[in-house]
Amino acid sequence: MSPGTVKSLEPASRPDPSSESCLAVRDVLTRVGDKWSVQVVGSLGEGPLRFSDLKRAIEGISQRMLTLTVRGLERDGLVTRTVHPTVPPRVEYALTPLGRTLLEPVTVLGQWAVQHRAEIQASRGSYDARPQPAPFTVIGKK
Amino acid sequence: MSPGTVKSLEPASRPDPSSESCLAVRDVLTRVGDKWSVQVVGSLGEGPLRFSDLKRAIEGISQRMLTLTVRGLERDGLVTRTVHPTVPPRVEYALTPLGRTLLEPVTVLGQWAVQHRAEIQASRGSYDARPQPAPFTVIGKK
DNA sequence: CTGTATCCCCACGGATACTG
DNA sequence: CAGTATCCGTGGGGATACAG
Repeated sequence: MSPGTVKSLEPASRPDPSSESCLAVRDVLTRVGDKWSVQVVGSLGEGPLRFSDLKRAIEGISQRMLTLTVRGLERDGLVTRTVHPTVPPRVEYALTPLGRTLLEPVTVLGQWAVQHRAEIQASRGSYDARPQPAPFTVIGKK
Repeated sequence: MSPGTVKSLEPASRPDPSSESCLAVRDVLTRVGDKWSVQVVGSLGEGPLRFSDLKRAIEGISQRMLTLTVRGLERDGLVTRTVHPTVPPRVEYALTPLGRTLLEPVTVLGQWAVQHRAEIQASRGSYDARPQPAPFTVIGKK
């Protein structure tokens, strides 16, 4: 028997209902938490856009990543991809109804972000500014 | 001059108010969109936990990543870290008021996730199951 | 128990060039 | 215009060992 081991102070009184949603959240985050997905969805939130417009709207994204991002979103049923068989090719992307529902949670998150960004940056500042946790900086280790 | 280049069909009639929030969202996502932060916040949402309990609660996280995640959250003012100078050491983590406000947007996202996960998976299924990336399957073609 | 330090792999993502 | 293909650097994150 391992000594000093205390039994659970917390009986399973908390079935942790959030653990289920937590997994779901991670699912969503691995989907939308990448570098570009939210911006794509956000841009499309104002109306359909073709590839190059989307690329221009986001500014900073590479062709490759825009393609990959948009493919992923299409795969998940969040955006549609419509090819107009003209020359030159014209491909329009738009949010699906499902994609549009995503706009709301993202907006909520966005508002939180805007609202608390200052606090966060302030916190970072004071955290970084405070003396090192330096217990014993053994840099001099020869 | 490049030929065939159309000037903006869309005059700057859309100052794109979302671009501001989009950047904010990305900020938040790079903070919370990592692999573990949300789960840590979620776990702490039910009350303070010590390091090992947190580690056990999350199941799958490595010591290293839990430390890093929790440090980041602490730096951003989302959680507090309280060291009880006992032996063995006892460190408790808890959400700050700011951290608690994050719980809401995350919950919204979580509900969206739970609510639409099936649709997404279905979409993925049919996307993956459909024939080839057939480069010549133009919609109306034929 | 609560970290820190190392090594190491590989997925993400940028740059560039080529095709339909 | 809208992609695809290739190369390549960076860094996220796991495993392990060690320290206070």
